[in-house]
Amino acid sequence: MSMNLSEQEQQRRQSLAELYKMGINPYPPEAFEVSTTTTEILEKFPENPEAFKQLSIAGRIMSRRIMGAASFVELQDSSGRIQLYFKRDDLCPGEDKSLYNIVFKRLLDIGDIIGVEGFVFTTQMGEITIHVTAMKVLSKSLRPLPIVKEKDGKLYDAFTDPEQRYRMRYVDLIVNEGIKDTFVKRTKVINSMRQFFNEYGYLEVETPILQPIPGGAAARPFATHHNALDMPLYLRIANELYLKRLIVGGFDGVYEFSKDFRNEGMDRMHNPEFTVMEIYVAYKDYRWMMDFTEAMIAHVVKETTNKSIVKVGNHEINFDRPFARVPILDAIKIHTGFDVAGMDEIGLRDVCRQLAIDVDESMGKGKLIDEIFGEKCEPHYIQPTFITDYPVEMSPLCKRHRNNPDLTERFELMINGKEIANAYTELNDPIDQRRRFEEQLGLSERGDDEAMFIDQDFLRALEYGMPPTSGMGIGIDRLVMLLTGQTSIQEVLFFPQMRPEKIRKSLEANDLKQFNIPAEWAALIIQSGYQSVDAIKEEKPSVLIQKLNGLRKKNKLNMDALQLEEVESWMANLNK
RNA sequence: GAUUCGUUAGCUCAGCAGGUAGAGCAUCUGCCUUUUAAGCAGAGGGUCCGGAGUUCGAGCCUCCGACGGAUCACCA
Repeated sequence: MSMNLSEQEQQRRQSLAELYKMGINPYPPEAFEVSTTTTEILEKFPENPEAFKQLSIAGRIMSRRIMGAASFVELQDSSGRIQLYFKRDDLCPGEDKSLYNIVFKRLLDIGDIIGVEGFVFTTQMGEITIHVTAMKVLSKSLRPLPIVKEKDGKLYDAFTDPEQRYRMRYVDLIVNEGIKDTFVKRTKVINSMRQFFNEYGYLEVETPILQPIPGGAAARPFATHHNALDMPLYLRIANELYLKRLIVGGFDGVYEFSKDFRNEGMDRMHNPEFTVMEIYVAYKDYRWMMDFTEAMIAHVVKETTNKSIVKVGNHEINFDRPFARVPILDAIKIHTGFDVAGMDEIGLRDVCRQLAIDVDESMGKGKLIDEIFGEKCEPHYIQPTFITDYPVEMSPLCKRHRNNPDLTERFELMINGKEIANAYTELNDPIDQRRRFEEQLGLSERGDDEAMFIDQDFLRALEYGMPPTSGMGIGIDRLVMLLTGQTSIQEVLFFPQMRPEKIRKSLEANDLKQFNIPAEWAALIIQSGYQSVDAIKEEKPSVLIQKLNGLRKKNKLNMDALQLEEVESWMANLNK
């Protein structure tokens, strides 16, 4: 047995071996029939106790309270927890009490998965409990689980370290209540949105993740390489340009829930891969899309929370329609007092200076206005609000505003001070589109490394003619954060991106065998912390002797003390 | 990327002027037949994140590094 295992892990492996010795397979292959769930019992037993005279149920042992010949266990299944009552003579009616005394009391641990049969009763303390009449080991757990205890709503020894929670989400899901709920809700959000679109008859589609030109957004892509074609490919940063090609191809409405990838910073709002829903509908404009988005959001909120008001932090957000609608330039006027309509770049820089907003040379008009809005206005929009009519420089894929060529027909939906959705009346004029791409190229030359590439095939598609179309994109992760009250994106992703875990390569007794170091000393060498053969080589023989003989004494090992000649012969072998 | 805080037992955390490493839970042994963060008695368990330095002596001080949290920047 490796010395690298903790004492508790060793004990569990020992128990595992004893189970095998008793003829019990701790990992049985056959299915275990389950007749009910913990929550079903808790919900239905009070009014219908007759239904639970004979049941079978399976789950993980989360706590044990053993009192001689009787014990209580908390069993957790996918739906919740219930208490089990074990009574030695009921579990083992015959002479042989080993199932209780040995298997249950000695060889099982918190974290093990068992299946039981029994009947439901209520304890003197008033807790609904299963009186167990039969038990089967379904899976032995070899690692101790963090024990989270709770009394009067207060948690003790909670498993809270975010690093461990995200790296070992399975443990997080087991021991922390409410984690599952967040993810169940996430799926509900997606399902209800899909249902909404399908009722309109729009088609769910799939478009490439590996793209030769990463288009549709301004962001740094992940680059990869296709060997057979010997060409670079990029992971998509958006799926907009592909969905619009499908509108050109004649679909009335297409949508996709897509994983997008952006090679940018990571923090509690950003993960390198994230989920976006984009939808494009032919013969519509952004005004229609605003109504549609409003209805869709209201539907999703109602389906997932059963309410129209959601509490987020200190705010109560009301999703009743209609949402407020504010043109961006009005928003800036309201919150800064500056009327930036028609202002040139120099004027805008001056406004930024007066508002103490940091700007740099690479920023054009669009970006400057965006900075002002983001800095001074965005945080004010707690209740769902459509911000509309963005400057043309900010929106290279968006059609110019029907009343003002400096603006575009674009809206963003702000909720809780953050952007949740973004939509356009799509630009379908291929000549204008080409010119806008070229302007982006100009920005790129000024140093904006997020300006868009020119996708010639997309332009070709537009040249064949795209019907007037409105499109909308919505950040699913952020919407889920909003609806689950989470403040970091890592809480709504099962496996958020993390730096790779450092795996310490440890020395094994086998590595030392070849140098004629006896196994019992090899074990002590490992115990004393040497991590490589080289580390031993560099040690002074006298120091090594001291350490090993010290451990021999400490562990009260019955073996002869190590002699210098012996260590020197090891050293000689090591240095061969 | 910057600043800052953190990393000690399986989990949550304490530790000091720099002097043999602690608690609760978990684990093990014993007692206990309806308990409730069960209880009582006892025991074991640590590369104090890694490396270098200062020192008679480092969990603690200095330097370098790893990883994580928070804030900011970047990211429409």
